[in-house]
Amino acid sequence: MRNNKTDRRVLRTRRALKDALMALILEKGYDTLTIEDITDRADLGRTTFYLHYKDKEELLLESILEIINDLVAQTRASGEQPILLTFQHAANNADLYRIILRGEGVFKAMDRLRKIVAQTIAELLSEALHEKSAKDQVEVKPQIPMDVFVNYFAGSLLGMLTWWLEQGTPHSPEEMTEMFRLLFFQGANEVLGIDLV
Amino acid sequence: MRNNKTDRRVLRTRRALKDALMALILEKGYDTLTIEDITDRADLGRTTFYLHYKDKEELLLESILEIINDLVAQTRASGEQPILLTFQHAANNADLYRIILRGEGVFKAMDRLRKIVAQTIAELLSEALHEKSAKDQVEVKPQIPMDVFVNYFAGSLLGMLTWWLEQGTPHSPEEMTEMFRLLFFQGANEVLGIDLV
DNA sequence: TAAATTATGAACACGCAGTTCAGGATTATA
DNA sequence: TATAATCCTGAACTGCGTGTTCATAATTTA
Repeated sequence: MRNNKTDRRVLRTRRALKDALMALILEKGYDTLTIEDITDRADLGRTTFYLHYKDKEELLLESILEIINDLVAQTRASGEQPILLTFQHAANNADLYRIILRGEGVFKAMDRLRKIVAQTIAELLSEALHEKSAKDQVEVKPQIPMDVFVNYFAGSLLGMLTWWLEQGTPHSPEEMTEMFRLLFFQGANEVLGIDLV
Repeated sequence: MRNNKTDRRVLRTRRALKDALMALILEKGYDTLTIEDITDRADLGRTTFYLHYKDKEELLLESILEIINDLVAQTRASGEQPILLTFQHAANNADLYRIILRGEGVFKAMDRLRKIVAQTIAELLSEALHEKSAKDQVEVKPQIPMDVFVNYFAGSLLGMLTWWLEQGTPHSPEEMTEMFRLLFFQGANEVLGIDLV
């Protein structure tokens, strides 16, 4: 009895398929890609594909999760500046991020991403509010529901990321982080210098 | 010589196809839909479809543009409360909006939408800044580039819309507008009651 | 009513998905 | 290093949807 996922052939095959998929997506996009395109590029028989994945999307999803897990690990490790890390990570994997954020093929990926971000922020925020309440001896009460807030954050951040990548990363990750920080925390009125509302 | 688009049969056929598409999307989703599904529902021959549209996406795009144009027209007509109008319009066409914002099928639709919103805001903002400058006899200088700002706005608004629709519109359009207004203009620090940054 | 245009349905070629299966290749392990 | 387990391969097959052609019927405009 051996483990399904430790056989060298299996590892090699899956890596080859993921690499082939990524390379081909950057060359021709995702939608028109066929299974045979992928297996040809990976130098594998078409049948082999189905021994590992149900379809194209399952392969893409696994590839995406690999990248996201990498970001999450980095964030946990360095502990600081998660927003900056995100912009940097996106810059380093710009092509893949474009695919994810555009939702090409697997539109669910964007959803997942937003959920992950929202969830993460919810935890951080919960701590921050707790500390503040303990410190001031007064319960801090946000003016809007928590779930609205965290999803607004996730949407705004991912939206800004998407736009930035589509434009070809016109500003540095540091600049983007600073601008996002200003807009999100200080608000548009402060940033603009006029009170629109 | 007659006009291609005024023949009653043409108008009827296209309307039937659009209606069938919308109905079917709400029933079974977009991706797995076949041309024959659509023409069957519309009581038309499959061949007829190709007399009018290149493929499924072209039909969807025309359908989407119909809705967006409606919103733009309403906004122009009423002149006030564009954000509220947007939330209301989305609520009234929730199913379709979900499709658009998820980017199901035509991911470009989300891009277009963001560009339209960004463009609109850019114009409004330009006026507002001008007025303010003239009034104060001082040039108002935003702290960040205009294009970053307007796209941040568009991304945030559409992100919040998307989330709201996915959740099944848990709050009223008015509430959503107010929360968005608070978050966007006043900023997260003000809303939360603590200074995170 | 006549001419122009559009809708129809059968038929066809094509490409891709997904599966089966027998045989060869590679791997882990005893 | 022998061997049993596992994986890869390629040919073959079914099924489905796409997109096109064409002769004919139906509808519309003028």
